[in-house]
Amino acid sequence: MNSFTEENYLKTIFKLSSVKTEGVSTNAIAEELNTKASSVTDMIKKLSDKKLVNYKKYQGVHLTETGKKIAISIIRNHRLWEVFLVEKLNFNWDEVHDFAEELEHINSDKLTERLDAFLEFPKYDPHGDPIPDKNGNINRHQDITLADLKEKESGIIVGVKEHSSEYLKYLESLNLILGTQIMVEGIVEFDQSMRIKINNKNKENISHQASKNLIIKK
Amino acid sequence: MNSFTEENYLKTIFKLSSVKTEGVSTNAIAEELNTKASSVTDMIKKLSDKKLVNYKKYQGVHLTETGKKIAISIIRNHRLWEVFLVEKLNFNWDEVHDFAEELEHINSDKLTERLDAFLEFPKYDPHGDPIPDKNGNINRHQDITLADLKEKESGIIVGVKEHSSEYLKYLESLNLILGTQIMVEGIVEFDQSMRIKINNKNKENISHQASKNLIIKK
DNA sequence: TATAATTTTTAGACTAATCTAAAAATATTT
DNA sequence: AAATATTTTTAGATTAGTCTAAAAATTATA
Repeated sequence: MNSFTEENYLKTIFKLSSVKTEGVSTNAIAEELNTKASSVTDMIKKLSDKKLVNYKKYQGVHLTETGKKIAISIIRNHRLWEVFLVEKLNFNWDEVHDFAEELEHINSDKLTERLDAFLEFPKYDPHGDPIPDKNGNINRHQDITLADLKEKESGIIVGVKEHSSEYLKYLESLNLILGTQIMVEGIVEFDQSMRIKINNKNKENISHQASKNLIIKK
Repeated sequence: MNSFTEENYLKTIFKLSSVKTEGVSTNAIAEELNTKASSVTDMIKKLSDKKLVNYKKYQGVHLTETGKKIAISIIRNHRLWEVFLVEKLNFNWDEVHDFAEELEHINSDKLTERLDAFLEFPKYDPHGDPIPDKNGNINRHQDITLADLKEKESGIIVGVKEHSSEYLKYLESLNLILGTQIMVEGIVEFDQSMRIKINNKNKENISHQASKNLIIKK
């Protein structure tokens, strides 16, 4: 059995691995987990002893197949619990992350499968992130953000890359929820901010910071 | 904020306090938590510093009002999650205790109240234990067990005093679930075992060990 | 009410996870 | 490629929770 902490390291390494294929640096992990690189080195040695990561000094770290399986199963739990909290307990999409961070560590295939069935096998969590299936397969959506669209192009919001409550609340206040249609009216050269038309109705301006975290399907 | 461990101590002290009114002994706590009396002394000092228990050396320990509140809220969580697991995820009553031991430590009044509402404000958990209300009031049922009944007396099963999976499965195999009517056909002097009539139908013999853990309403 | 038995506490050590500060390795710049 | 900057690792310390063994206090017994 792995500790809560070990599981969080695995999850973080998985997340960072999906961005680049090279080994994940201790500094990157430390940053993500709000800890120090020296602590990360210690933990990585432990995970390496347990054969959950491959590690050579100064070379960064990779998950082993076992490590990856564990990470994906935690992510599956996390996203299923988020669906539960939003769909069944009526929480808002900006309120569920922290609860799911705790719930995800209850490790039981039986519990996970029961929850999945109870929720009627959702494919995406409330933020549009795909829920891995029980074999660990993940349907990633293509990584196009609103910031990648050109003038006059349009698309549908299918996810967010940033999960902070502040960002999510802001999006909601502009009605920028999953499924919303967006058309790019114009782009300001100076700061890359955009004027967008939402659901063919109202127009709004949003910053580059905001647009680059909105995942879009053309 | 209190750690997982601190919360388990509070819960255990609460449980042991409800049996007797004197201070709870370190040995009793150690026994219940499968740890050593010396560890308990250490932890009690910590809880005492936090004003969650009153403690004088060698005198046993009492919960303060604050400590009691925390303990009851954990028990409330525990029992609500058990209802969720049985009612919504179709777990059996003997499978849910360990999950609830983890779920109970997610501390959020909002989550608890949402869960309570989702479950339609249950009064009892799947083992018949009363669920404290949000103000911490608990409807204890009277402490009569099947073993207290005399020959020819009868009653209804309203709870169990022992939550082990073995016991619960055994009860289930005899159809001794909550709500079942039992009539005492006879008592064997030698070992206090009982011959009972279940739901006015079949007759069975059960040991004293088994009958003294079945809570009955006459 | 002394003595013995039991319970509880203290002292000192251990493990997991963390930290700071310094050393070592790697990467970047000139 | 030498010098400098950055990253990573090591060394040693810290905290929470636990343990064993011994000391101290309490309770039971004779």
